[in-house]
Amino acid sequence: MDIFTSLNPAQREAVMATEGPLLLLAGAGSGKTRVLVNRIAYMVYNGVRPFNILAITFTNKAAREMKERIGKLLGEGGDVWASTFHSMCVRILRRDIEKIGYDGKFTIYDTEDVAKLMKQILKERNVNDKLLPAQTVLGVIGRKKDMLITPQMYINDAGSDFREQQLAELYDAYQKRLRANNALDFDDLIFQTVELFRKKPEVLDRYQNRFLYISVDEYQDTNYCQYQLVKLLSAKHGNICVVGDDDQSIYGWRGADIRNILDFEKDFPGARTIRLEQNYRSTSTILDAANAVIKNNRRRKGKTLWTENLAGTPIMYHTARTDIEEAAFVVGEIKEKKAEGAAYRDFSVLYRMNAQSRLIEDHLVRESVPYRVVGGVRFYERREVKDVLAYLKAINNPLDDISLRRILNVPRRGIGEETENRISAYAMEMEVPFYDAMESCGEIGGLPYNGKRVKEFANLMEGLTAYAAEKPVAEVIQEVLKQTDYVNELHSTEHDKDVAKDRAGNVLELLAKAEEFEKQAEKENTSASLAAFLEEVALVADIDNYAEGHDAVVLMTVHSAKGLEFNTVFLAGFEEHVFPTSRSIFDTSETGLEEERRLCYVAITRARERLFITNARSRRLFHETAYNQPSRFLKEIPVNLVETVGTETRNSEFPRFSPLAGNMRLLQKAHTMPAPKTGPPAYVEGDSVLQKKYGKGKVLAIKPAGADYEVTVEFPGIGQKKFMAHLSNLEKTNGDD
DNA sequence: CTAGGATCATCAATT
DNA sequence: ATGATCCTAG
Repeated sequence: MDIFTSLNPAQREAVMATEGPLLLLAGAGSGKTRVLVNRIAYMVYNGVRPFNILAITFTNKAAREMKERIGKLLGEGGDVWASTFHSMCVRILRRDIEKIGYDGKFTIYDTEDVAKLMKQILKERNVNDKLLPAQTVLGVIGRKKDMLITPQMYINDAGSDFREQQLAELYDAYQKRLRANNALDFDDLIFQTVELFRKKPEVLDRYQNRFLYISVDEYQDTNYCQYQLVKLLSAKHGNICVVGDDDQSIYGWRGADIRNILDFEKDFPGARTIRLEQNYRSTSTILDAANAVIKNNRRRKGKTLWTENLAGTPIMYHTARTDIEEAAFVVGEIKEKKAEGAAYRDFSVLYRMNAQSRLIEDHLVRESVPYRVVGGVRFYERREVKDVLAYLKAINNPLDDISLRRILNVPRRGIGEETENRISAYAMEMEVPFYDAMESCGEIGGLPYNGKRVKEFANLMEGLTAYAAEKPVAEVIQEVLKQTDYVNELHSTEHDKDVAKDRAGNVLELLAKAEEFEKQAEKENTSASLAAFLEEVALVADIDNYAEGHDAVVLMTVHSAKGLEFNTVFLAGFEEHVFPTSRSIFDTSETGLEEERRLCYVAITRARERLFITNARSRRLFHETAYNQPSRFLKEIPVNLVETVGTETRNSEFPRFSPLAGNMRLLQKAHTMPAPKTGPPAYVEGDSVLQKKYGKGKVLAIKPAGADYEVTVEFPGIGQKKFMAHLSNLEKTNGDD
């Protein structure tokens, strides 16, 4: 079989080790996807039915690609079940979740839905959301779910600690509400699947008998709950292959447990471990840099990637004066290389946070460089898209209060907060769903026009629901738009015409996606139901739609870039407090910083041939100008691999870029600046001042800036920060302690 | 009661 | 840029 000819010995060994537990430690660029694909092809070649193979991937995109590649190798393979944890669990739950008390048409709540639900709960229980923000509670609940801790278990564990008790009760209330709404959050998808398997062994049995060979990619990013799921599924036959790289574990903050990979051999007795340490992707320069950085982490299995590739060009390091000039440098380099014959698609710009993309986008636009941004505000999270989706969700699942209440007054139909509160109170008192309360709103006192508008809304929903029962998704959307006149409302309520156009465009795009979905479903002979559409929509990641085909520069966070590679990578904002983030720096334990370092390792290893690292001496960060030191990780890269470019001379060239768009923006900004409320600040140079975020600092300089004053303050242990006097509420204090 | 405007605080990474 | 909150005018 030709699959062997191009594999190295370790890869070949991994391909043939199909029986029993296998830990595949695959370094960046070591050809692990190829091994996984070939391994599955090898099984099928040896008589395993594709139907019996499960491949869990990290993104839908990876799943799709895996299927394609298996198909190419075998001419079949369509029956291999390749999907993400979340998609897989939804499929399992749709079929059997009623066995544990949900309805099969459950709704999936996204982050925003869930935040709204929690805010409602806090309000109802009179919990001060300043002291206990919804996000905090949800974070705690998420971690409990990752650990497979139920509300009841948490209540029992809470002991006498008031805060713990309160959190446990909120978790309980939250979970009950989800159930009443027939909704699951993202964590529930996995959690409830494990619950289902534990409570209904016959269901587990069915899947154990079906999935005789299981592989899990990006195993270092699984959490405890996912680990248990995998363990349950493979318990009978033990043919479980996990692939990962502990050095690329970057999702600790969302519950990924690095122990899963560190302890695999313990958890799955008899496991074999195979290491893939030869890198085929990057130049030795890039690889040496990555190795040098990651070896500073204490908590790792330890491995060193090597390559036969040539050294290539040095890593280019550039410090710009400002973040604006940094962006100009990046775009300038891209244009230069493009002129020398490179394609735009050869370049990616990676950054630590989405907010950094703005400046770079501005410059790309200005210089007419085609680009794509992955991540940021996602399509399905836009307000107008979510509004339309809320109609669909409410139609699909009338118990979904969150969606129903979202559209109760969207578009405006004269149903305000007070009315909503009264219906909600009635619903709670009578212990009926919100929808039912709406229908019997005649019995609720105090509603304007005796609840006429509410009644009308209920009728609208009823009509739409009946319509949806017999029409395909796209037509339902059209009907919703028609009946609500949503697009016109958009134009009349939105003042900014461009924004309104944009939003209307997004609504149409949603419609187009629905049509596409129907076509796809017909082709693949899968369900085109409303529920299926909503499910797809809930689980797509932005990266899933990233097609390499377009010739465009691609911008994304380092997190999104995991698993991808580019000829040339720009790593922008390589500064303390940005990368690594402030939070990780101030974290007393090393874990946060080690995760940042792994993230840095991921970033570096995305590059095949060229790596640019850039930073800026000053940067607008949130609402201040920050003066950050270069990232500490820079010092960990051996100097002989790095060439510093253009730091001074280039700066003088920067103002030359075509000025119009940018200056217009600056002008507009300047005009919208509010006039200062006061004269000179109440402190002078040398005074001690208090700033609410950074605490006490010393004023180094005060200088006039337009109508206001720019104040430079030195904070011990943090560094210098600049503020606009009237915006910053700096308070003069005495200089003690 | 509701709509609409103004003001203010907030802001990592994602399925 | 967005949401929460407060105010004013119908």
